[in-house]
Amino acid sequence: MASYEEDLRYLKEKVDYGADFIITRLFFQPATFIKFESDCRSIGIQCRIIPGIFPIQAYASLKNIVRLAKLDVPEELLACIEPIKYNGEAIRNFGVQKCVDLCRTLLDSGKIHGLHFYTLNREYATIEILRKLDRCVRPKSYFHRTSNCEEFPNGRWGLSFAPSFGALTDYHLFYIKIDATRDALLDEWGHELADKQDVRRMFACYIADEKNGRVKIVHHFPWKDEAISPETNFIHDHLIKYNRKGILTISSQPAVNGKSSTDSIFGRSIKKWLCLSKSLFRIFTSEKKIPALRAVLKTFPGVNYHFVNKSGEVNETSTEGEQPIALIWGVFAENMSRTTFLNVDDTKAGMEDLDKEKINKLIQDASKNSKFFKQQQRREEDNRRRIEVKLSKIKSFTPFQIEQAEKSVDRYLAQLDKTRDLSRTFCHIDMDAFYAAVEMRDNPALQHVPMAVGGESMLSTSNYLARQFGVRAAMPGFIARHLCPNLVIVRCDFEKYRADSVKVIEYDENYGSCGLDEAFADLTNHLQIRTNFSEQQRTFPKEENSTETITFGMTAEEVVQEMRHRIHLATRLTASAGIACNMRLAKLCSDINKPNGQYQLESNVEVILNFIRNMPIRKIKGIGKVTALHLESLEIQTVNDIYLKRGILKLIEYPTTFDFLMRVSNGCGSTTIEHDDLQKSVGHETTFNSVRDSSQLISLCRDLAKKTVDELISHCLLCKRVTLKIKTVNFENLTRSKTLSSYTDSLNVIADKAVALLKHELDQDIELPALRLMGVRVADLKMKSSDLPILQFFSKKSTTTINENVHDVIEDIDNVDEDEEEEREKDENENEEFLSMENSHLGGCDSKLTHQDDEDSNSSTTACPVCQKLLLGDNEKINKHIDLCLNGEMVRTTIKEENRRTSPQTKMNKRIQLTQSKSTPPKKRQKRKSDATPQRAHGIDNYFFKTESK
DNA sequence: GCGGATCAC
DNA sequence: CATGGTGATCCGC
Repeated sequence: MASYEEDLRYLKEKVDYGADFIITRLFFQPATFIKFESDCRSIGIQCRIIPGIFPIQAYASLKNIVRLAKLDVPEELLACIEPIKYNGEAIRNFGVQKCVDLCRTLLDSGKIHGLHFYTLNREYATIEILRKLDRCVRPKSYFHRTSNCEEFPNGRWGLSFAPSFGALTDYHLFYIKIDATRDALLDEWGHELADKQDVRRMFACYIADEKNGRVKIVHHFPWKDEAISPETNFIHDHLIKYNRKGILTISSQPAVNGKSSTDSIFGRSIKKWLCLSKSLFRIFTSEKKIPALRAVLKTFPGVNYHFVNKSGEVNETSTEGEQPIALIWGVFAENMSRTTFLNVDDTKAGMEDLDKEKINKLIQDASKNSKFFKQQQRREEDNRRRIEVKLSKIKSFTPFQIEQAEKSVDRYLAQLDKTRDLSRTFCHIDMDAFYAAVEMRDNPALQHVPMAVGGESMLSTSNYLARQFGVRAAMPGFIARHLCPNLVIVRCDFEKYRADSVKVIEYDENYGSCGLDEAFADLTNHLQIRTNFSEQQRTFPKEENSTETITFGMTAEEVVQEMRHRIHLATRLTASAGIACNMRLAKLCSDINKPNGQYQLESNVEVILNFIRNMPIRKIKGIGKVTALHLESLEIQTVNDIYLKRGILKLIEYPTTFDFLMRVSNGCGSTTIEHDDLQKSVGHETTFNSVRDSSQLISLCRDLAKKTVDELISHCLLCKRVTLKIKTVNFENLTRSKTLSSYTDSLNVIADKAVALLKHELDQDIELPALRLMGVRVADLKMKSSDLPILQFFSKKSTTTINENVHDVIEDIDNVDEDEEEEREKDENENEEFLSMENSHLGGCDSKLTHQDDEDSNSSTTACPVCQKLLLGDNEKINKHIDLCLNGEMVRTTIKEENRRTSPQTKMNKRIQLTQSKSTPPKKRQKRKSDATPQRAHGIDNYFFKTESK
């Protein structure tokens, strides 16, 4: 055989003879093509060179092709494929993913202007690949693209509201590629397919285009990801009838007796021929129905049938042996053509994309009636009832009432609009598949196997190979193994991950992180300072230990690129990021070009509103599975729907929830990074195999108390409240807590109290089922005062002093734009006015302050602990905690004042804490609730109160 | 103050 | 066979 060099020479000759372009053979690695391309160029070939792309679609065809083409398959590719060679679906998904990566690399190289696909007459994979490639250049479709990348999928596994049929729908969503998000599909198909009737109704709805008993029309179907073809209209009524009776049709065609092939409904070609087809139904039904079906069908000699079940035990046809049956055929002038056959052997017809065995397995799993599922069912019932109540409440409102409500909401929104702050630049950084990425980096062998991080009972995350099998975060390990028997599960090692956790202190010393893999930073200051940066300060090695360098510019976009680059330099891990004017938006943005990408949202009201308009509500931090379900029962699916339903929401939601929703719909979000100075509780809990024995439980309780107290002491904290948490084997949760007479860190006191709570439950309820979980938690925490000699400054300056002086301070220090500020101040004052009315029932800062003052005359406690943090950071970062009881302006200015005097002290305090708390970082975590959870009953109700009371 | 529910990660 | 741990918030009572 000719050598590579010879081949190239011949190729050059062909081109010289006039070839217009070159299409390459198939290849597996981008480098192969890149080298070929550059070799061609180097010998003077100038025509277009188009890479020939071969999507791996099946193990057998790969083997064949490779043999015929005398190709070498890269080892690592084989290593991936071998374990899954009998899993057709997995191979196809893997092939698509590989190909997408290959194409993306080639396209990114800038050396090609097109792709040539070897489809081998199977369009599925190619279409899928093109769709995915298209996604990566069009932000529009990011919902779907990111659905594979999400670290935590929408909805916790454990909260799935899909009881008996649930697992089936869940797994479908992983296995079958449908261009809709998982939650959107659950909406259509029902979060609660409770019984056979529900299933039948869903099938019928798909055909009938009717409402699914809920709010949406079923327009996707696992077996057919496209609209029903118009020809179905001819048998539409029959199909609905069948499905309602439990004959579930998955594909069908009407009889056609000689329509033109160009017919807009029945035609299949632009060439002229006559199209004929037999009527056909493919159905799912119960085996029990077979005798009846058989009896009926026998009376129609013109009808052929084929019954088959999963195992193949049932395999019955109306024809003798394996006789093919023509289903569609065309008549050309000269001949018959285009005939497809329903082959007796072909159990896959119309189901190429289904892994039947797996799904059957899943149906089995789903019907297993585990205690867990039963509990889910109970919860679901509960929620359904609550939704019913809500809906009937809505019915009781008159249109006039709703209209009125809308009007007042509009006034509020106008108000809210004025508080919009577009001046800052936030970024949200999110590490891609963080734990899995760390493990793969540290053990490269894991890169080529499906792998997940976590334990047998719960996975934290998975690598992309495992995701091909549907293995993802928040899935129990044992279920993941069902999906992917070769899955490698690596145990979590949080200490290790901590070393690689996101730190962006150089860009914002006040940055906040939530978890190890996420961080928010306010880049506003950095962007200003950066204008003075020398080029050298903005220059970094291109790669680790490389002499090549890369320099980043001044824009936010480039700063974030620099951050991600430096994260990669430091950890060899990739991160995604979002840039926007507030944290809520930044977080949403970081999801858009994930993985390893970033997205900046322009700080422009119109752009922002446009951006959030179509955001599914479930994407919003703070809207979980249940809230989403409730909102969806009000026909709210997207952020824009929130706005549309504002009147009703105002009437039925809690003020805080309502306010939160309005902020979301308005694109508002927090522009201050909050830090919890002091944790509010510490505790430990553990799950175990069913235990009923009292003494065993009590000893466990003591262990947990010990662990908790150890932690308490290590952080120099005292507590005043002990909470016991238990979960029965039926997954029923119970918490019992007791407030102690005084603050303590005594193990005896705390453990005894926990045990007492436990004993009380055991004694009180003889019937109490065995337990599967126990936890001990302590709350109402306070620093041991001896360890906290600082911070007197603030509690001395108690709220009264501040209140009196506030206006002086404002006028003194704040030199902002007059007009706007005046307006703003007025609003804020109005808000405060009504806020004060609310404070009593909100249990806001006021009450806490008094409480603590009473409690501790020493005044060494953090009277308003938030301020401690604020002193370190940007003056404008107001903690909402204080915001609840104090007017925003006032806090800002007061803190400005205090900052000058006491900043060094607080820093020292921080250091003391650091040294005191073991090797682990101080218990100084960012508030979980972040910006998405409302902190106070903001304007809205107060505002309404005002307007209505006048 | 307490207990249940919800949420994030 | 089998569905996590930690910490927080909000609401009703």
